[in-house]
Amino acid sequence: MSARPTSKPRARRQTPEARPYHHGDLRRVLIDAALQLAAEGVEVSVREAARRAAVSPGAPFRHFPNRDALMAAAAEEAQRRFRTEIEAALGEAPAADPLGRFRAFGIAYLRWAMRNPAHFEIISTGRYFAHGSSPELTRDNAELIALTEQMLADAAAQGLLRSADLKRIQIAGRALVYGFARMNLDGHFPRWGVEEGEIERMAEGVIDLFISGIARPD
Amino acid sequence: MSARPTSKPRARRQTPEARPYHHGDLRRVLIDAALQLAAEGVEVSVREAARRAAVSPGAPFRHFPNRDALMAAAAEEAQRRFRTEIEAALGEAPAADPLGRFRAFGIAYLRWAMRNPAHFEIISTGRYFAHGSSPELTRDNAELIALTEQMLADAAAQGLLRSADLKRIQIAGRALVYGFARMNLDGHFPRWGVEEGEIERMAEGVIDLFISGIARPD
DNA sequence: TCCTCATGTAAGCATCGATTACATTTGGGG
DNA sequence: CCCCAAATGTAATCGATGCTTACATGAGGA
Repeated sequence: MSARPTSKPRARRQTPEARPYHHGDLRRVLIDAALQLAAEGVEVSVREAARRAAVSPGAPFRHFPNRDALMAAAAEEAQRRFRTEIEAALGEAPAADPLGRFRAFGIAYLRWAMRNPAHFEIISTGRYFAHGSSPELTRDNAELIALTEQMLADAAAQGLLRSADLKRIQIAGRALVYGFARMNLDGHFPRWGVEEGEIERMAEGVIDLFISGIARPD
Repeated sequence: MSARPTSKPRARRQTPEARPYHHGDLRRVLIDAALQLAAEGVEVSVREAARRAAVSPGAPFRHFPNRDALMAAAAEEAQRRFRTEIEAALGEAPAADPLGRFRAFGIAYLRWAMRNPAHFEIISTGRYFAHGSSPELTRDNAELIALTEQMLADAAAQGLLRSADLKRIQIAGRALVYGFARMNLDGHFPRWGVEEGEIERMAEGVIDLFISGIARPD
């Protein structure tokens, strides 16, 4: 079947097990390995990721200029998963109820962070794509931020808020939710007397407290 | 340089500069070096700390069983400084005004975190003394936590709070303040549209927003 | 079929944390 | 006052890591 150079022939597809070279998808394989390592609580090293991909220690550097680039790519992937989850949750929240959407957003955020702590960490650590490292991710992130802005603007337009300083509310809400997620990540909850099984309920409680704090009493 | 003048000036107390062996205060010197490295934004390594102390790479391990122990000690020292600052701020806040104390606490917390980000990080990262590594530090921390509890209990006793769920308020407040500090640490503020010079003011705003949210309207 | 380039390998460098055997300093007891 | 034992620091070394360079190979286009 090598006779047909011009047309699209020959899916000479090898079985995946049979190919020694990853051939371009090593990149993806390495990213998955990095995410898996993180999820296992293991310190992510380039060599270990290579090991999981059954590839030489130098191979990853064909696809990533350095370790941080690999971590950044892993963070991008994690952020993608995070975002799809958020959007799914938001898809079920009626647009007519901006504070309800705000709440749904916060709860989805914390649920994901509680259940994927290692992935949440590499997303948020900021060591990897703090500035403009990944345009796609920067845009992705900006869209999520814009979403929260929109929800607050809608709420304000409906007269649901006690304060008109939307930016302050936005930052406070984000700090609340991020801080809660990081308290979990950084192992603070035991010393604050929050038991393991109590955390997700506390997450909801904290969000509700915040929302009732910014909402205009009717 | 082994020409040792056997009849050394008998001064039991040598000037600190003149002694080749640190003699027990290497420990302190290494801790300071670690804190200084962190403050400079340099990755803290045992070797570099040893280098700053003008001592061999193996010397630190006479004083710390491993790197984490050094970091834990550095974290202890940072926490000590943090705590003195908090207590100073609280010393000026009248006991009769629990919400005012709460506010002063939060503002002192954030001011210190904004101005000593690297030290704040090694305090909070939790990698070092998450569980019971340092009894002293655990107790120290528990006292600060108890302080917030007391302030909220006082506020509740004076009927200043809208909600009776003090634990929820406590965790929310802590998450808010911790999240704000970490947003700064992790470089999130640029993408949330908070300028450098605006951060401390925003910190106050966010705390005031929170307090006005939990306070009973009079 | 052959050639080229992307992909992976092999080997090596520097750094780091950590351990071990050895040297030196110090302070207290004879 | 001296000497010795413990405390402290040194030197050499190990294994792991990030990263680079020189080389091998295999896949797909001409």
